[in-house]
Amino acid sequence: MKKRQTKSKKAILECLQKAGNYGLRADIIESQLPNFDRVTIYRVLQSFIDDGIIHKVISDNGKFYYFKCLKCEEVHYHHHYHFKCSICGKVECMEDEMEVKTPLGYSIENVNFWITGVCSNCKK
Amino acid sequence: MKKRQTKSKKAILECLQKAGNYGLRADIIESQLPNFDRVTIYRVLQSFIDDGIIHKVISDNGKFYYFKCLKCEEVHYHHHYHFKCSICGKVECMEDEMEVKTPLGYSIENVNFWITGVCSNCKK
DNA sequence: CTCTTATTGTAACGATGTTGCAATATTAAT
DNA sequence: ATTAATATTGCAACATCGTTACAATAAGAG
Repeated sequence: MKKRQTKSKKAILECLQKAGNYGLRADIIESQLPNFDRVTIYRVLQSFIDDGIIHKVISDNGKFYYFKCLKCEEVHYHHHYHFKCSICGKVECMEDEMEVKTPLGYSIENVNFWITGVCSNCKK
Repeated sequence: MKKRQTKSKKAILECLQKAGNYGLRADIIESQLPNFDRVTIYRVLQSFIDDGIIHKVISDNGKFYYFKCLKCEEVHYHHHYHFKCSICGKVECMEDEMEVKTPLGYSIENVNFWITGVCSNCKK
């Protein structure tokens, strides 16, 4: 069960690292790495998630984005959100902490916070 | 282009109203109303959204939930979240306001806030 | 170099949601 | 009540995203 170092893992991780705080969808990674099969990409991404190397977020239109966020080098448990700019289309992992006040008796295991709007680059 | 009153609309709206603050997936509505075609259900739900009668939220596993939230009789623009209990599986529309502080230059158009955890009913 | 087995590619599947089109049903007009 | 216009429906077929099964390949330990 010991993990192995492979070309696909190296290439996919590189893609995500180059994207920085911006997330990538599986199909974007696929188009950037035409040598690797779709299935391989999905499996490698899942193994990264299992290892806690990357994180995955569901977008408001039902597609997953994967992040090797630069700001998240150390594993972080805080409640941050992801921002999709409706103009440039980029999806950014934001470091702002979200304050969540659940009613009495509710406990939180996991969050998925998504915001769509206009980023500062596209705002004129 | 004038909308018509139909049996499917009546039945689907009733389903959602009975669910109260809890959301339903299309496939759940489908199983509750076996007389209507899948496609009809999707189209009716979309027309309700267009009319602003219901709202739709993406879950963290990529499926949409539809709400005719009792607390949202009047259209509301505040940033609320939805809570899925990992024990009972219910998805609840919460009225708590989420405080969002976006960086300078970012503007918000839309939000999708999802929290998974344990609800007060299931907490012992 | 050899062996074990983690990883890959192919193919095929599954779940969710959408589109085209002819048939049906609702509503307004007569 | 009849009729006409057209919104709505059901069927079939498609599209996308992600998963599973299984045989072939390749990483890395000895």
